[in-house]
Amino acid sequence: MNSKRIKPTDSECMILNVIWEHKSATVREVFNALSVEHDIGYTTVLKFMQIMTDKGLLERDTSVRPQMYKAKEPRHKTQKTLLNDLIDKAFGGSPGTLALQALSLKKATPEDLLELRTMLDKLEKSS
Amino acid sequence: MNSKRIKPTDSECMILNVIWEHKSATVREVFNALSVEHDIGYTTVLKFMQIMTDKGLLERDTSVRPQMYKAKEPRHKTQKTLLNDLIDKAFGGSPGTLALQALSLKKATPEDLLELRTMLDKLEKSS
DNA sequence: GCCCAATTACGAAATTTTTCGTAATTGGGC
DNA sequence: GCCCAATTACGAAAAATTTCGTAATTGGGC
Repeated sequence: MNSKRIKPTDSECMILNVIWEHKSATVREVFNALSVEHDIGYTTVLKFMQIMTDKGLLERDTSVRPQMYKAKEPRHKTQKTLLNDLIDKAFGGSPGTLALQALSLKKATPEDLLELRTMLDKLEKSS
Repeated sequence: MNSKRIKPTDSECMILNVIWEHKSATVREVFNALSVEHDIGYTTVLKFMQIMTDKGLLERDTSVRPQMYKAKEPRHKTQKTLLNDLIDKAFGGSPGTLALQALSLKKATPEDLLELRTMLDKLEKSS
């Protein structure tokens, strides 16, 4: 079994977001994207990406220059990892409670609600 | 404005869970609850709870002995803090996407689904 | 082939989190 | 009032995360 998927830290998520968006990216691309909002140095980003590669969060292609990095796992899988973690950590293992609270956060769009209803229909039919 | 609510770390959540369950608890109660599953020392738990008190995650009553600790924020508020954080961190700010994925984790009970549907009805009516 | 700017590697400091040993304090029982 | 076991305080080490300066490498242009 895929025993232990690694949970990225907050900073690592920040970097992953950029890379998922770009499909794959160089250090400079990630740095450019992040430095708009964050006060962070180029080598800091580089170091993060190197560490993340060691951890198995990223993969890099050293055959090109500058080196290209891409995420080892697709976004939705990492999201699932983080969700499962949060569900266990703070919602007593109940995804329903989490979903419920997420909605009451009142930032969900009508489209979200519709999609959710469809999902609900599907789930109830299959039970 | 409740400007910056503090996000507990994973270990802190572990402790908060016990305290929420008990309404309020002593260090020994928390330790007893945790040591069943975790290999952790008494003074480690104590130190955590002291630090958490400093951070404002817990409040303690020093007038009794042993001292009683309780959570500064109710469970659902902390859950909301953690959810908002995760939504921003990994779901591009969309609670709907998060809720959807949480459900597809296929651990949601029929009761969860029913409750969710009710919530959905309520939300759609008010929009 | 050499030089330069960009990229990458290395190492280490600063911070935060996690852990616990040991010392000090406390309150109840004798 | 004194002693003891339990509780609490203190300090510090260990581990993980975050940060970046500086050195080494690289590849393209001249």
